[in-house]
Amino acid sequence: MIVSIKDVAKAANVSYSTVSRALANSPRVKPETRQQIQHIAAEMGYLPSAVARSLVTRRTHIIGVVVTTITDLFFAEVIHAIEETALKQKYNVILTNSGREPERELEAIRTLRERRVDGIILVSAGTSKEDLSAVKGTGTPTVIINNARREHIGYSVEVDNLSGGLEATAHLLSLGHRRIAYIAGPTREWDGIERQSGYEQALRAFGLQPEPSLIVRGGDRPEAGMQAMEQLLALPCHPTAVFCYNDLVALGAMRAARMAGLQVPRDLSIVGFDDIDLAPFFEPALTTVAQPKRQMGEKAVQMILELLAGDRVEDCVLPGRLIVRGSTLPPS
Amino acid sequence: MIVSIKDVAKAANVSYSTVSRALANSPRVKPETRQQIQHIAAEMGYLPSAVARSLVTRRTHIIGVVVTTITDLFFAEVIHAIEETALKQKYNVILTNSGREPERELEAIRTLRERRVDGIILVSAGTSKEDLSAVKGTGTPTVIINNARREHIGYSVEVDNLSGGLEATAHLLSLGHRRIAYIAGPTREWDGIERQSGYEQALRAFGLQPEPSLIVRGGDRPEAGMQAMEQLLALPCHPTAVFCYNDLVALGAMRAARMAGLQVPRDLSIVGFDDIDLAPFFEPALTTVAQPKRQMGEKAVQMILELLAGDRVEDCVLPGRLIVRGSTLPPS
DNA sequence: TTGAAAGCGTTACCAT
DNA sequence: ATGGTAACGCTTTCAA
Repeated sequence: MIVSIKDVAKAANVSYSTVSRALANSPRVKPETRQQIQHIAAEMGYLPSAVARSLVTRRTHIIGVVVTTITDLFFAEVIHAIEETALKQKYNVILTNSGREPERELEAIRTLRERRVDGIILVSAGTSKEDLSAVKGTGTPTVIINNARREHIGYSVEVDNLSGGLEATAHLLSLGHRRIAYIAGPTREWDGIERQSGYEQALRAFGLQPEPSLIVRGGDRPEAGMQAMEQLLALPCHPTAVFCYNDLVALGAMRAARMAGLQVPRDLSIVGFDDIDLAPFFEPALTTVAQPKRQMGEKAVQMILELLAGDRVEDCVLPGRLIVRGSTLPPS
Repeated sequence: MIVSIKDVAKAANVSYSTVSRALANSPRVKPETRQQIQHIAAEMGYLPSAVARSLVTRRTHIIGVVVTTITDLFFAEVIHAIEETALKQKYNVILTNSGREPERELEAIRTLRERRVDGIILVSAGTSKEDLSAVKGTGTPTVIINNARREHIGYSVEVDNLSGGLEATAHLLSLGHRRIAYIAGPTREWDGIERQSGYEQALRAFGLQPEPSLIVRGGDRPEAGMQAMEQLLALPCHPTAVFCYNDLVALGAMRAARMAGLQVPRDLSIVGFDDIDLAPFFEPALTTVAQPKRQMGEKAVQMILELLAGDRVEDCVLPGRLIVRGSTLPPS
């Protein structure tokens, strides 16, 4: 059914090593024969088997990507960048969702290693201790995007979460807000913790004490943002501005505020984080800290490739950028 | 560096065929030896090479997915479902973005075939003639999700676009709207054409003639929706309701309407298509036709598996479901 | 119950 | 410039 290199060899009346060379455009074959072989191969619909090739070259040209969920636009956009830059280098991507469950994450890594992927990119991994040791010293180049902890293995690409949180909060302060809340991310996410640190630092730098009641537990989805917002609005003296773990949470927070009869930004300013593609289309358009998603994906792939080439590679912290849109205003 | 089956055999003092059997839990090996071998293998950190295995079994346990972009939540959600159900069957997914460019789509299919994937899922493919012949008769089970044309090869899973468009429009009609516009999708997308047919049928069934000026060219992103909406609002007598190709376009349309000083839904009703996860959080929450995304992904994988098993498989049209939320109201 | 060996479809080395 | 052959790491007969 499927035509192999031997079939082509037979049809072309040459040895199959010659076919291999001809198809690889090796100079070690007479141009004339090469042409003919390529012609015949094309005619027969021959497609070289990447799996056989991988077995002998010990390179699969596959990058494994583990992500909590692709259903969050931020991740989708990062993965899009990964896939595109990988493709440019003739690499394909195996995508696995872990649903933020450490076991599934481990299982995914294991599977990827069985598949002998050339490199692994962990997008915002759970990074539990176990994960780390699961990849450590396996020889498979591994890069973590966001959420790497200090004890991380391997290499990491991150946005500067702390500065991002700081800038976001400073923006609200400069508008005149004083009661500024923070809606946190999933409990164990390191990136959120850093954003919160930035938030607190900004307050302190301004001579304000972070107030525990204004820091509420959130999550990474709009539903969590709504809940958190309701909690904040139940406060005797509620905040005039809220900085959220990410754009989706901010979206939920805005909805809850509206449902409580508040108008954003007139009665309440909101700042998000990520700058997903839809952020400008929220109502109001969301002020947020943009992550360089495209760059992050590119950089991660590039690091894998460099690691594969045996180059020295350094961790990489990319700057975020505050984008002021319609969801923030001075307090009224 | 990497430990192979032979290393394990050596360490366990058995032939490597025995190791292979032991690891596969074959009954043809003494339980005792099996235990020991498994223990040793685990200790040595042995991970069987999926590529070597694929070469001999002629099965990669990989499903290739080609999608225009993962950056659209609808696709992301479908792919999420694909990945999850594939994983349950021990399949992995290679993801490739085609950017809606036919050549890239072809190239992607070619690469997937070189990789000897067990099946291919085309999510909303460009489905140009060339694409079709590229997959036709290759023996690789192929399923198209949405947007398959009549002349399609292989098998397809679709939502009932026509009924969806019909329901959406009927809903607006029943609210009392008479001037209802349609913002179309990318020109060559078959699914959009069907939705438009549904729209027109609904109008006709109501005794109304579809009016060309109310059917405008759109796209699949908010930006396109904005532009289309601006065009509609420039009309001497603009519509009181708009049915949009998808939710993202609807989002853009809402924004344009607001910028023109209109209030949705008071001055203008909007209906989308897809029901992406964020639709309930738009402002106002979007009335839309829900596609059974999870089911579509599951079904596609299931079809591939059945095809692989040699079963007979039939095309599958799933019903959409109108979800009325806050973006539609009777005309004022 | 175990071992030996063929074979999967390539690449790469060594001859010729 | 071309052919022969080993090797990649497995699974699967066929023998013992």
